[in-house]
Amino acid sequence: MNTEKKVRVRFAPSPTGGLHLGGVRTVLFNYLFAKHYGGDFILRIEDTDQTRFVAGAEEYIFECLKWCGIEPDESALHSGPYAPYRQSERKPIYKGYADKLVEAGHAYYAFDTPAELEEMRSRFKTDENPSPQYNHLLREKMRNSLTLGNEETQRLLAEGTAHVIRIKMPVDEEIKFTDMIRGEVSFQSSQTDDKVLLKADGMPTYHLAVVVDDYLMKITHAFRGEEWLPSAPVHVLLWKYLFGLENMPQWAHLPLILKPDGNGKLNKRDGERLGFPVFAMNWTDPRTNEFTQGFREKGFLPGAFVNMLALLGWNDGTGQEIFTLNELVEKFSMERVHKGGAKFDYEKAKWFNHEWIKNSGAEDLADKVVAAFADKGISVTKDKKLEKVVALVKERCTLLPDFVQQAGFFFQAPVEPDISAIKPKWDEKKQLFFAELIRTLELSTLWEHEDLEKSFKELAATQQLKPGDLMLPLRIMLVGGKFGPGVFDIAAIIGKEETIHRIKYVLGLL
RNA sequence: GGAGCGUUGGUCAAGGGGUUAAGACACCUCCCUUUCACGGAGGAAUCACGGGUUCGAUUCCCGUACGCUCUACCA
Repeated sequence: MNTEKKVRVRFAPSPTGGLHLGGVRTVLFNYLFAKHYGGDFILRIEDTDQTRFVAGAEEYIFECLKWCGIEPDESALHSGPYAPYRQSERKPIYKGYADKLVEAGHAYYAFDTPAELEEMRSRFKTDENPSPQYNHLLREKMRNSLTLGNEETQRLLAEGTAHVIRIKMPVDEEIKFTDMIRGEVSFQSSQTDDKVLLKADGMPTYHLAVVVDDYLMKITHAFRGEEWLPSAPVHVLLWKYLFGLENMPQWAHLPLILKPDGNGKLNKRDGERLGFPVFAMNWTDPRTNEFTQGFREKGFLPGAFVNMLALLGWNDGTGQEIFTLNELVEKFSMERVHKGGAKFDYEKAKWFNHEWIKNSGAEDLADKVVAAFADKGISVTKDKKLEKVVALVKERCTLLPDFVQQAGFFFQAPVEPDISAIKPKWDEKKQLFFAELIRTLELSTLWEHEDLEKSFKELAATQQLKPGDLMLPLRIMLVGGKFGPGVFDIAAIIGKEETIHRIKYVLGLL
């Protein structure tokens, strides 16, 4: 690794929609790596495809990072010494580099229209070669500065004929580089096509832009998904031609996050189909109104989300699974990232959140619980009572909205208590017991859970009833169902008046 | 079709020449708990296959199979 230079990494999303798991994990690994080495994390918006502009997508990305607790050191919002950080605003920069490549003979002008390209593909398509490439063989048959000659090329250029600039891939050259995760990777230049570098609209393609910007922004380590591996030789060549291989960042191609069932990259349809979020936060596509669920709104804690993502393809080798962001920064290393893709397991994701909820203090959880109630139209205030309740039920909550179910009865009497759970075994003796219990409670001045349990059991003993047969009815009266913390804890918190009220109410239904 | 990358229990995975092949999730059984959870104890792998190298291969090498990714003037 290049230790003399300050580590600088970048996440370079294309703002075309919501950020999914894989994207967030790429951000995370970038961030963890940079911070581990005390380096900078840059967010660069790759919006060179003007036809794919989606309103709100960029803001969404920033909000996701914020929610995850990941703050870029430089970005379109934070600015910095290498601004602008939006490629569309850097448009004038790229052409010069493309021209330079043409002059050096490493790239050429191509005048083929989209229709001509399509025609070429269908003409050369065979069973053996289902997708013909614009490569060192086919470029001889196309309309470009290689086949047209200098005079004709100049004439077309002067006339303003639409054209692109393509890289001229060497005919037979081995291109290799060392990937931080995979080790040495090599390619034959003849296997890669002459990728377009500069589009007809003057915008660079990803291939040119990524190399130019990584150079200009002094990026030292470049991490991206494994799907980029096949085009890596183009980038390596561009580095060689433009800025020197010795200045090229270290690459790491991250393993993919796969569908839980079957195979293939996880996508938002899988989430919809299998019932779990795939995006970090809710996202509605402004063009289609298509809605995709997010982890945040589903009730995940950002720490849990980040923790879960980090462990998808990485581990510290000790068996530890719960990490805070700071711990991850401290422990992370690219060498311990897995090579193979990982199937996403929503059950495990929920386990992480459950662990995080259990480990969180009631005070820290309170605001989020208030919000979860508010989402269901129930207003609760953040006070000592709420904190007690949260502490009592948090181990039963996997997702934030679970608090509404698990703690709702502390604030609202059960609307439809599950009478059927006790009715079959209900009898006169029990009826009498509870009537007497009400009288006892009304007289009681002590209201701690121990006091309540004691008087309850004493009363049961005097009536020669087993406390066990009476606990469930009491629970149904106070909670409404067969769940929740200890009944006397509940009675202690909801108070005398409410406890008596609920007992009376259910007694009336039996 | 081609190229590249990958392959340890259902899933995430540790380990990387000699191990009883960790741990976690999920699942099942039991314990704890007069509810539900939490917690605890158990339960599953001839390390894709075939050849090498080696005294010995899950671990190294070569094949094969399978899977994935890419194969756009998208990223």
